[in-house]
Amino acid sequence: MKTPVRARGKSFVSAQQVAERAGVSRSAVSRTFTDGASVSPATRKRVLEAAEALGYHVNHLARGLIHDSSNIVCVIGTDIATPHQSRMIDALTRHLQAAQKVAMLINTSGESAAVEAALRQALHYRADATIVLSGQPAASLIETCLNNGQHVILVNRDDPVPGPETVVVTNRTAARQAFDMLRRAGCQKFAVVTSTVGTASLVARETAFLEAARSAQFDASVIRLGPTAYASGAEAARQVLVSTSRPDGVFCVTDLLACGFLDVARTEFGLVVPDEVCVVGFDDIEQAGWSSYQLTTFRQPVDQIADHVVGLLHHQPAVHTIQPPTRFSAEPVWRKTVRPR
Amino acid sequence: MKTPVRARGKSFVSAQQVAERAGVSRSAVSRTFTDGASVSPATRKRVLEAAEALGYHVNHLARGLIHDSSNIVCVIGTDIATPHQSRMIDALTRHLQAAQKVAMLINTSGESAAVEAALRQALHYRADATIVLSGQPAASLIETCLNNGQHVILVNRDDPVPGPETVVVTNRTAARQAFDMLRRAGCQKFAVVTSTVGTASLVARETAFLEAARSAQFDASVIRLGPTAYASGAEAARQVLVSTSRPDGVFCVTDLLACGFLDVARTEFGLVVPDEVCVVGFDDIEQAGWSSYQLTTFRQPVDQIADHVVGLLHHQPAVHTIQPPTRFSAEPVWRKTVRPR
DNA sequence: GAGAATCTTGCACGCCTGTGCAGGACCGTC
DNA sequence: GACGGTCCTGCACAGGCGTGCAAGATTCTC
Repeated sequence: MKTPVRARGKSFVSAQQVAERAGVSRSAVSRTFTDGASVSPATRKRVLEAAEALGYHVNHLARGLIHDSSNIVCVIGTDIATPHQSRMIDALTRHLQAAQKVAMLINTSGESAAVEAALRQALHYRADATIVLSGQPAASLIETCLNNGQHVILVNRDDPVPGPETVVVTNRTAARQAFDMLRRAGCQKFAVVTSTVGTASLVARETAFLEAARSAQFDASVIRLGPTAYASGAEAARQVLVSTSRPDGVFCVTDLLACGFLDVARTEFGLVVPDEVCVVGFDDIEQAGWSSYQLTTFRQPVDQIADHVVGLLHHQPAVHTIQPPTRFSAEPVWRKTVRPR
Repeated sequence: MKTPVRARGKSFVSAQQVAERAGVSRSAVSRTFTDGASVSPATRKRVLEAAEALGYHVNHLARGLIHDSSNIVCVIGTDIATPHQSRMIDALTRHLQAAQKVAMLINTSGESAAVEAALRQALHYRADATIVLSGQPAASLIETCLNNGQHVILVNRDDPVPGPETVVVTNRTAARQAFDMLRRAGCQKFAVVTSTVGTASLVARETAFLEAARSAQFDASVIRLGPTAYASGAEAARQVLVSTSRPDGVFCVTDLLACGFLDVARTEFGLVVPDEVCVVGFDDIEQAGWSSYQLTTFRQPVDQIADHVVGLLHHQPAVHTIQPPTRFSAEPVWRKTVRPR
């Protein structure tokens, strides 16, 4: 007796069963579902009817076993519940789906051992590519992907290793522009609010702002606290606004920090924005546009980035070459937390 | 010699190659990576060394071809950039990873044809289960999953079809409680703000609130506008607050709506909350706790839900039975948009 | 030291698909 | 009617893996 172990009743249908029902060979079934294969209209019709009746779908696991492409793309992200990250994931998954790919999402926020296991897990599915969203996933994870021959795409990171392609936003230009905006608004005392998370983008924004201030003969202080979150921005405001010589021009490297900073400045210190203190953020998350904030900030072209990243999947990159990053410009969005000049 | 030979950029390393290098049969390699298989310590060691040197990992595609379990779980969500949804996905992916599963994320926000294609795509990977997050994915999608013998888990939905398991939050109880809170705060004229999206949860909250009002001999109006978003809440406020007999007790079926409503009430109408108008939300998104809002709302126990859902994956459900939903209670979070009694 | 018991190991098959190859059916032409 | 050409179709193999089975190796028992 050759009957498969279909006893559990609800197992999946295979091409073999469709072939038997349609009275053709399994090859005919396979060709019916393969683009450009040669099948006569008559058999094609019979196969399709049998497939429909049995509820057959080709098994992508087996198909991926043969082709070198599994159509799976691995997306690695930290803090994925954050407004900016979730918007990025939203855009990415939409574009991936439009390109007939499917996203495996790896959340690197958890315990690092579990993360490593999950990544390993995903890699073993022979993903076509791995997209690493900004954040602090250790460089060793990227190394792992590269060693497995993965096509790696880095977003808003700055790892000068050969292999991966990189997409970044013009952090430094924007940060310099942020200083100019504050300077022209008449600010005299500057501060940059950032977190203890040393992400490449965040560091770039911080240092570029400081350099701009220095080269304009101004001093600027740095407040570096906790994670890149609302609470850190709030705490930063509490620490820096008590001083008698408080800053009047503040650059928060993230909108989330800026929201926290603004709330404390207004609620706990009764400051009027932008009259007494000007604030510039970064990312242009949805909340920046809410009327409680009306935050002047820089927009990350999330949709364009996602589109470009997915486009990158088509051509295999040259290995062992340091790829120059593709840059997308972060444009200022003028709202109401900086005085117009 | 420690350099991975993957440099050729060719295909992945197979168990065959490891076997040759280790001087054993392919079976020995397979058994080395299979729990509970019988391998002598000596050969196991040689296999592991060869695997390490070659950078070998078992191919989960092939493994999933044999076992009936692929360890892939399909997560379907709408509006995944939303604070509540993204937090749900964050929790789910973390718990899935801890359970050695990996998440395939399907974004159903896009064009419906593309969505159908993406879901079909994911199904073909023989996912162990499909988790449907609240939203309006058509019931036909769920039908498709069920027909394919999928283990379907519905979160905050209310489809009375046999097969799927369901997890919900106590929407009706919470909505009644919301009415009580507003009533005890002395409100006289009630309104519920909702969207044109007829999600089961949203409808349940709305109707339960209206019933509670009616049975207490109060009238309550309904403002139903656009998508479930900040802008809709804002627009609702604009429409309802112009009237001379404006409501003073408002239940927004979502925190996002509540934030929009609050901002317009304060900014455009100069109303003082909670003195002139009380507002209750639902979800307890992060922004509800920000000092600009301090929104009184109901907390969805996201982490508990995720934990329970992942636990559900272990036992195969009885098919063709309508499963009674598992209920998680949404507890009130008192902040400052409702007067204390 | 012989036989029994246990542990290892390789062989071969199966999972589900795509595809080169060769043979067969069919058509048109002379 | 023969023949060359085109179009289908089935066979058989490949792809990477898990596993039952039986043979070989090792250990144990008396």
